[in-house]
Amino acid sequence: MQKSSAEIVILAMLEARARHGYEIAKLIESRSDARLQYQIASIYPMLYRLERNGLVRGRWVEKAGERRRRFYSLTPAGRKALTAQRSAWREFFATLNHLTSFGG
Amino acid sequence: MQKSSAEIVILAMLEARARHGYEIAKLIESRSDARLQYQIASIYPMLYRLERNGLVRGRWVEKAGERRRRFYSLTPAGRKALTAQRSAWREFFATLNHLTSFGG
DNA sequence: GCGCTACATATAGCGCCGCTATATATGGAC
DNA sequence: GTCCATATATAGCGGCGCTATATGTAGCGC
Repeated sequence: MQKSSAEIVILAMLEARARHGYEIAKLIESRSDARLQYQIASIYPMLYRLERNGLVRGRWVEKAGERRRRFYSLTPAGRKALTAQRSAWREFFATLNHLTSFGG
Repeated sequence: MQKSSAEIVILAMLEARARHGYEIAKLIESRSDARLQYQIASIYPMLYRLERNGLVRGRWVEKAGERRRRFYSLTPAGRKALTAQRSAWREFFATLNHLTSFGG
């Protein structure tokens, strides 16, 4: 069901500020009341792909007394992609609803 | 984008009456103004899977002067599945919209 | 008769994406 | 000192929709 939705969700989580992988996964779970759950092990490969495609930028952050964490932030291309994907999903939603009347 | 949507779309196309594979593909394309296009070669394996799972039932129909065609119709289980998938998609879109505000 | 297009079904092989399983390692609670 | 939550990483798997390819018929224009 949640196939192919990961990208827009991750980008949206990074819209407000930079976050690290584990935080993203927990945030998705809590904000969706656990209705959407991407396995944490799935998040990292997705972030690598997003970074490879230039949509996010990762930076290692090391603080004394803390584990190193990799914080990802949106690139300008990432913000454009987020906007584009929002309208793509909106159109897809409308089309699928037109075909199947799932909206009631 | 249209990942995993094929099942509900095909089931919805069969809600009104039985149809054959090629007809389903063309109907999806025309009703969605070509926004959704499942390759015709993708439709057949999906129908086999739906039949294997008991959601549709296929019957060969041969008429004089026509190629044989396999008409698929919804089984009772298929109708139940269609109802269930409608609410699953409704909830999924609500959740995704809550997370990403794609609806504007 | 010949070639073209639309119709109709079928299967092989590929690629992406999210999954499970597993590994490694640290900080805090008890 | 044991356990859990935190945090990142990789290997391997499976499902689904794709392209490519195959087979064959009906109808049209010339």
